[in-house]
Amino acid sequence: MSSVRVRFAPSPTGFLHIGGARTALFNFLYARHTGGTFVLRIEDTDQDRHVEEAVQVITDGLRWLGLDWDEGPDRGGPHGPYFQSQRKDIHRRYVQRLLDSKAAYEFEDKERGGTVIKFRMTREPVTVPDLICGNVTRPLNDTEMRDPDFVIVRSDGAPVFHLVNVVDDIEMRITHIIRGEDHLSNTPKHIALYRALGAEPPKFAHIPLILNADGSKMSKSDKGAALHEYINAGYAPEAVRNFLCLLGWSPKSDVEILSLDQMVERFDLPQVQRHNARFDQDKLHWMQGQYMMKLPPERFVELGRPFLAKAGLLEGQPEDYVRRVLAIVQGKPKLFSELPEWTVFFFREDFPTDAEAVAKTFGGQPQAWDLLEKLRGCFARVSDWTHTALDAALRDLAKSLGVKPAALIHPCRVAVSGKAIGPSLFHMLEVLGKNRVLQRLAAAREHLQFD
RNA sequence: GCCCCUAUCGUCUAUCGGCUAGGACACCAGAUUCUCAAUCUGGGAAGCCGGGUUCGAUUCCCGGUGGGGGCGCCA
Repeated sequence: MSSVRVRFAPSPTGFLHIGGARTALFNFLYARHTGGTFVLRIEDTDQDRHVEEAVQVITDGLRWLGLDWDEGPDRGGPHGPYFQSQRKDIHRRYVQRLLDSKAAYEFEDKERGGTVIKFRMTREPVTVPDLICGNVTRPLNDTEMRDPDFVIVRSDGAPVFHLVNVVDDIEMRITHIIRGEDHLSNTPKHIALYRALGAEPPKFAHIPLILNADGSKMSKSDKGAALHEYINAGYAPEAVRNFLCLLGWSPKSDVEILSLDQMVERFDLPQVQRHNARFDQDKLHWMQGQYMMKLPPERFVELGRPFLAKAGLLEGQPEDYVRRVLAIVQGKPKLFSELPEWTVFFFREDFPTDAEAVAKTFGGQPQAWDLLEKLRGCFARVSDWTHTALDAALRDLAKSLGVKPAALIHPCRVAVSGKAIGPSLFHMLEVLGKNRVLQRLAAAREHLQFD
């Protein structure tokens, strides 16, 4: 194991931002690539929040993406506790050190009232050696020049983000801070804090931000900003992860589809983009489609089952039957949330029928009913109920009747599934089984509510 | 207001000074197909602007402009 130690330090707001998810991914990939350690630290400084569930949103989200941490909640580790709220003594100790060394001082704010502790910030420009942005030298700006020192402990005794963040990173021996570029301007403050505490600043790597499709900042209220939206919409973790890793990072080749192992192998900081990236829903959707087709069947079942269960389609269904159904619809729906509508007719007799499909297939051609009846007779004589035998039987019948196979296929599809689109007809018939198919063909006229 | 980052097809990106600027998504056209997809072939589509450096700049430097971020007793 190398000496690299990185961390993802989210605040439990009950919400995992897609940008945060990517930050976590980059940290994870860097840790795995270097053989280092990935730490998860929860920055729950705000007392009056229901952190229980909020923390779970984060841990569930990370696990969903397949990002496991080496130290953190549920796992512990040698540098805990991993909840900031449980580290108050440590923070207090460090504040005292700053006070003792005169790097910080108590300050009575006459205007607002109350006494705070302020850090004596350097007046000199500070250079941030950044692994992605290069050396960034930042002088104080006009407002900072007016009052360079900043508050590190509030009047209620609670230390602020800048302080606890730096202290925890020191204590947890973090070597590389990979975080959003929105923190770049504040990094001089952090470096000054490190110096005042006699600690070697870690390496910094500020990654570009994720923007909305129109280029505006992606904030919490924006559609598509939360990871759980993608989870609920039925995206595959593999697809989201793959898409996210390509936002602001490039493997420097034409490959687009990358397994986790390939990402880990190729990921490094110099290939991280320096400019912000817009979130391209279309590309994510395409990538999702790729995974929907190529996911191993077992994985497809694993990810699809919850959506079927939620729709109440799985009760009493044999496991093997479910697997066979999913095997033939794989690649058809683009999202797992669409799975129920693609498969209802496999699980219920009262499946919905698409009026438009019925009208189009039977509307202008009353002979379709006769053809359907003939097809039923034909199928009734098929003893080897396999898609190949059914395929052959149907084509033979079409030939002897002097019609195109399609004239039988379409009515049959609508009769057994209620819709015009679906998986390969013959595979559908095979999985549905002979009894059910013959029954549906016989009942087609009433069931399709057509006379 | 001040400070910082940034700038290649609509979008994500490749290019370590030599470019007829490559790939992917999306889009358009055709092929194929039992539906829907998928797949295949082809097409249109970019170096923000202005200076410099150089034999030569998309690539390096400066300025402008655009975009983003920061300047809290938020994180």
